[in-house]
Amino acid sequence: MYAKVIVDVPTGGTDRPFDYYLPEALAENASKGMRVLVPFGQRKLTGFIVDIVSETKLEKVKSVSELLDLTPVLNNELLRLGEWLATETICFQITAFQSMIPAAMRAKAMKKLSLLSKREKLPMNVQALFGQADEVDWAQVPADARLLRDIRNEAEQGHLTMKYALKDQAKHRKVKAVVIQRYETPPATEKQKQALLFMAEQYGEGELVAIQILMKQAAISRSVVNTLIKNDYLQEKEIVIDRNPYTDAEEDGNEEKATLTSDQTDVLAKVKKNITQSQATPMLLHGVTGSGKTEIYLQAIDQLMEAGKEAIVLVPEISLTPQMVERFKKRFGANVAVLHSALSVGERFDEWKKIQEKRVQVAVGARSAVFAPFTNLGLIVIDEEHESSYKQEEYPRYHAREVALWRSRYHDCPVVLGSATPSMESYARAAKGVYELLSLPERVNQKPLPDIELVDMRLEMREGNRSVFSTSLLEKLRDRLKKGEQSVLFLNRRGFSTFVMCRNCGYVGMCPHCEISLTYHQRDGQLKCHYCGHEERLYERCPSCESAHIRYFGTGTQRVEEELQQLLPEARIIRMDNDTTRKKGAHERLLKNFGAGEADILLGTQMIAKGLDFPNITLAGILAADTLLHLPDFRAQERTFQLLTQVSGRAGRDEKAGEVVIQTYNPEHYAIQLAQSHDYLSFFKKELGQRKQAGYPPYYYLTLITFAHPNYATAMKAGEHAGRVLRSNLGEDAIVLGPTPSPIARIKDRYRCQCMVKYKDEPALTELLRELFTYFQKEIQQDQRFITIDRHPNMFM
DNA sequence: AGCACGCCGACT
DNA sequence: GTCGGCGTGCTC
Repeated sequence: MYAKVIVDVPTGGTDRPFDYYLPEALAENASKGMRVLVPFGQRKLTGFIVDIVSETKLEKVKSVSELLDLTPVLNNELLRLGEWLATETICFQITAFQSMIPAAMRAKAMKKLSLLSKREKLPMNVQALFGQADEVDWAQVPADARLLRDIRNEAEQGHLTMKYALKDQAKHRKVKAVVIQRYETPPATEKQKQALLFMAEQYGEGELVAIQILMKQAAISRSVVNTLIKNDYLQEKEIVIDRNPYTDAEEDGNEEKATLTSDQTDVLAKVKKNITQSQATPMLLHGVTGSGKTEIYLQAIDQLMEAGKEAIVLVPEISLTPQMVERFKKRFGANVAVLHSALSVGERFDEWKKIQEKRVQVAVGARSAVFAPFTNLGLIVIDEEHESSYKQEEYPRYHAREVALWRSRYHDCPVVLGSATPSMESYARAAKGVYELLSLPERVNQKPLPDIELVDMRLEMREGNRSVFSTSLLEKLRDRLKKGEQSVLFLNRRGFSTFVMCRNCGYVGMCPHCEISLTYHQRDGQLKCHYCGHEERLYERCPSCESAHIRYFGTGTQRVEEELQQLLPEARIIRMDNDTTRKKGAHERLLKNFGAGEADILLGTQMIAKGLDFPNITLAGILAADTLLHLPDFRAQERTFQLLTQVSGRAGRDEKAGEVVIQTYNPEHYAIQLAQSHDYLSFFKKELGQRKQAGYPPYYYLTLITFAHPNYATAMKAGEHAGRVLRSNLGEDAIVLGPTPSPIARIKDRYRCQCMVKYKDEPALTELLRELFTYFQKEIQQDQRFITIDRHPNMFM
């Protein structure tokens, strides 16, 4: 038998299966979708078996060295999905496969140089390399020509050899556990007796108990256990356990179902119908904030689980706060796997294993959870479907929504796209009848949506208020403090970060390698580039005019916190941003503290915009509503509307009515006006007109091709070539723009230019893009991609 | 991606 | 003459 293997070399020349002989011993256990170790040239590489065949056209083939899995990591469905993904997103097969499995399984073969004979026989320089060790990591061997030649000589004489080991990615977590060894003679002390008795009663003979757990349950200290081990009452062993990242979540799985409103009941019935009838129908669930979308997901999943089916629930990365996860854990207990980026590599592996081994029926997670290896899917939910984090911004540049739709067709199961502010694309599809439209126009608590006040910051400024806070917002914050109610303050930092400017000549600190202003980091007094990491010290005098009037601009959360604390000295403030949530678990802890009423005001960035559900919040404030509005992005209006609506939704979710203050310099802008009146439909119609006029989605599909090169002319020339090819091969309707310099015209000393394709129906485009990709792929410069193709880009940077 | 092969300039 | 620079092309 022969295995067709996709090897782990992401280049154009190797983006196809290679044939390997499967020795009988391996053939028995080998199957499609397993990872293998194969010889490739002079090296050994990992790869995926994509097929097993009985013949090969090749005269001589090498043999598969090793199987790396007992069961396939990619089943037939996922193998096919991977092929589709590579085709659609114009990436290499291996890249697609790797992105579908947890990082812990992306094993790389590691080369080690190993000693075969006495070290004294080796030349001095090679001996020095080994020191006292018998093996050295090949990556540690210096690239010294002389040394490399000597090593090769020694290898030819059989004194040295190359060994290949798989890099251990800390797959399983092991903990110390104990088992009863003897019980007859009672131990010396009372504590020990207690502990042993507890072991015997709770666990009996031969059963392993993790020491941590025993200590907690029997309320004994580690030293008692140690003594028992020392005196042979207990035997110490190691067991493999799942890491449990959500130790705080109550996992009883007994939370009561909520009573549904009649709107909810209707929607649920439609979802259930599509599940039971195995209809691959996409449904768009448009429900206002607080309308109880999650409860519908929960009840629909509850039913399909009883029928033995499985469900995937996707949530945006940043909102993957415990609140959503906790609700699933509370309802379904240990039947849920959680996959997101805040977990360690090992934790993610454990959660993935639970799915693969069919120990759970529900996966809740961010974008990549859409690849959860379920085999009997009954439903895929994408919550907050408009969120941009569902699009992956590196290869493979896929959108989780499109992958979900593919899988739904494969499994004949529905997809539910939920949002209070659906994306233009999705709502347009629903309006056309491509998606089934479901709506929840009212909040479950029957309360109206909160009142929104627009504050014109230009007037504030004219009236002499130079603070970040308007008089009205400050007034309302004081009022909440007095009443003991809570407030959230939202500050959007995007496009508004702290940069340094000279007030005398207008000089702005720029990165010398990228066409972008440097960001000021107060913590270490450094100016940093967010794209290449370049750092420099904050200058005391302007490098251009030598004036001392140089200062940083922009409003960081830290500065806002300081100002707020000065204005309201008695307020207890929790700040949530990248700085304060970097540590593992910090995000959860801060939210928990806020929920427990340990603070009056929650001040934060993007991450507090959604999913936050605390009954005592009665005021939401948006400090600068228009920072998003002026980004060079055709989705700027949509993003602004979505954000304002989401943040507004945080207030008044329970009994007490909520209030919202939006501070803006453009109070007359339609995105802000319509957010104020909670009028999604009018916004959709207005924005749709704009998109039609400008030729953007949902009227046109987009594909962005970016070229990056140290030489500006080379990048432009490539762009011109691509433009010519596209123009001459695409239909009349297609519009090819560019090449033009990218919005960020230089990153890491490489000039960037782009071509944009706008099209409606171009079946040949995918193939054409692949050809361009292959053509330009050869010209890889400095380990960096020369050409980047983004189907359906989110950003044009 | 590596790694070998191969074809040219500068040196023990 | 040899060593070593890096352009080119292949890896089942």
